[in-house]
Amino acid sequence: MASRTSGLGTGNLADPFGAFRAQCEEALQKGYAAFQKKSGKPLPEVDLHSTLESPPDPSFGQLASSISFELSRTQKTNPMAIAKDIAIASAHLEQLPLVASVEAAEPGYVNFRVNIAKLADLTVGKILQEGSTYGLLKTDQPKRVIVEHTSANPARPIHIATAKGGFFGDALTRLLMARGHDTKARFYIDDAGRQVAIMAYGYRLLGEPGPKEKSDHFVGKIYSITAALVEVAEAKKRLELLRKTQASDLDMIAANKALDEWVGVAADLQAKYPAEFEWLSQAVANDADPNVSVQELTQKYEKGEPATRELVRKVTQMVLNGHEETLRRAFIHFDEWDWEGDVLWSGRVAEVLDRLKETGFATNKGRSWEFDAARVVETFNLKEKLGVSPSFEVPPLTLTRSDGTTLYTARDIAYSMYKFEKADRVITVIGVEQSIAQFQLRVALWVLGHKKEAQNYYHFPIGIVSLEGQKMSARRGRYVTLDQVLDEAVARSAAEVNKRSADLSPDLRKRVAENIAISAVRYAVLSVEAAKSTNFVWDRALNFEANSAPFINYAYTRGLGILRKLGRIEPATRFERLVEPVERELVLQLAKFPETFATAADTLDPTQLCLYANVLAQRFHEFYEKVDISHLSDEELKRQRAGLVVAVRTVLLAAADLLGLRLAERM
RNA sequence: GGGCUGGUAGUCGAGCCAGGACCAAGACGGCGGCCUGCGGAGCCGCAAAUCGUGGGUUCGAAUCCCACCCAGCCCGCCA
Repeated sequence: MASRTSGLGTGNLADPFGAFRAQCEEALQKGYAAFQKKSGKPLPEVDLHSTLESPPDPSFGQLASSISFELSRTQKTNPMAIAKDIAIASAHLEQLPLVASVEAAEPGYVNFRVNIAKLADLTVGKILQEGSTYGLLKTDQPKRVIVEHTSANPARPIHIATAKGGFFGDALTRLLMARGHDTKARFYIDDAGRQVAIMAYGYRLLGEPGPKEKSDHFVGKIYSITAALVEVAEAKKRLELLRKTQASDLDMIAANKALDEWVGVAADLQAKYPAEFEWLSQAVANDADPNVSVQELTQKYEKGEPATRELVRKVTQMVLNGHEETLRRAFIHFDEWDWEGDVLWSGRVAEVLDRLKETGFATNKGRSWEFDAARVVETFNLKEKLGVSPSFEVPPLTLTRSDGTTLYTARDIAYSMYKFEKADRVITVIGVEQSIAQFQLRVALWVLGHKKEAQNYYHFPIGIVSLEGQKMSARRGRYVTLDQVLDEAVARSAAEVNKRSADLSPDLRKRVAENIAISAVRYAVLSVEAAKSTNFVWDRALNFEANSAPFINYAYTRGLGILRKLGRIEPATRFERLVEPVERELVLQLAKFPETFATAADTLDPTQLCLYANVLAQRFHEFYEKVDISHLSDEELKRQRAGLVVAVRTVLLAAADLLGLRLAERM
């Protein structure tokens, strides 16, 4: 096998397009050297690699250099003349078999045409030889990486904004792992926050019932109702206080508005869940001060008081059971689940607080503690060192409440240090709205002496997902759950599958519908840049015509259809006859998989891979329509084309796998 | 008020970081074609874009710089 790929020249042959690129660069190097000699003048060093780009049309070849434009400036010659000189001098291609020709083209490009026969032979041969590992170029700097993502608040079902983080986090994990990094996905359970305390409070008031439906939905309902009732009580209390102290009109108006809003939310919930609402509102009304009760729960839980601990863990675990079920169904995998409570009880948070106080950058404000991040940033010039713009706003970070309990970001500092005990690089996938808190966290790491960690901590921001133009809000009960979306998607794809593939067994049809639907939802999310805000619209999210996942799956299915029809045939060993235009485009796309994969992994950009898979499917559909395979009498060509189909199938599967899509064999 | 992110056809969205053939990918929607040889969730074609606005840098700007406008988000003893 090794001898078969010999004679293809320099470059990494596991990366066919990269090898072609390397050979073009070499040719260009020769051309440039000759041009330098000829001109007699000293010429600047040019980064030849960066002048090579993909031309817009195949008639210009497959790579082109814009070097002549750059040189024309210093040479005072027109670019076309330079391009001609370089092209002629570059055209000694004996050692560069993947380059078919070098030509100058108006207005001054140096165009490189690929030897498609050689490239096809190399690419398809490699893919068939390496199978599912083709293109998964390993990094030469493997790191231990933790991707923390999803980390849905365990007080309600996972909604689609959280799920967006889950899909990206999961794809990043797969990408980095394939790239050769020792990568683990972790879910951070925020069991010590106020939302969970409210949930536990309501759950206890109801007498700690067992779930009557999917457990996260059941408990989430209790949480939403309790939160609304507690907020209404709190808002009323505040309003009264303001009246007594004769506060400004502005404050009164704001307080009134807040009360109105929560009364409205409560009314909605009452209409939706009358029985639970009735019971809880009675119970909350009997409590002299619901907020104090919630506060007590938080305090006791931080201290690890046994009864509270048992209550909170019990109800949180119920929600998590629901989360796990949803995540499993959505193909989102975790290696570890970390409880915030454990971080707290281990003493890590207290230690972080103590050490921050020792630095002198934490000050006592009233009875709470505040971290003066801005002063740290200024003192150590951290904006530059941590890579944010000079104008980036750095407000102070409140670490503890005046009752001594800790706040989320303070606990998160301790947790991030915990993550760094197990990793060289930490990626936290969380909403863009947390940019400031995430930066404050890095500043804290720095001032605590973890400079390298502060630099290797990466916030992967997820853009806002809104619902009919409004931000989703679990507290306000305004959200769409991932379960709802998956159910609806499966229902729609099942209807299609039943219509199109009535011959399949009901069991198989069900599995196919599930794979298509869930892959479609994942693809819809992953194919749009993570940081972009999106408006969730049911019809668009579930429109399979507009979604590329079924399109990609269909290419895969069609490929299998051809191979099934061919039956067992003798495999080809050469692929040099795949030179039709549609074959050339298909081979080129296959040849580009390794570099696409490496870039996607290194730049943390799964979206690029989505686009790649879409284009590959597109090229395959074009190929499918244009050329024959099973009807060929030319047996050798038939075998070579069959090999190409196998190669496409292999790469589609590999790309899908990196994105967490499951391709159905029939659909 | 300040900060962050974004603004590309009717709609959604690549390209921007690493400026080049951009008279700008792809998709939805619109219009018109293609099933008596591999499954039409497909293929082929047409129409549709002041690349938010105005300056600047450059041989060359959707891409870099500056100003402004618009939208979303953040600036909490929530997360």
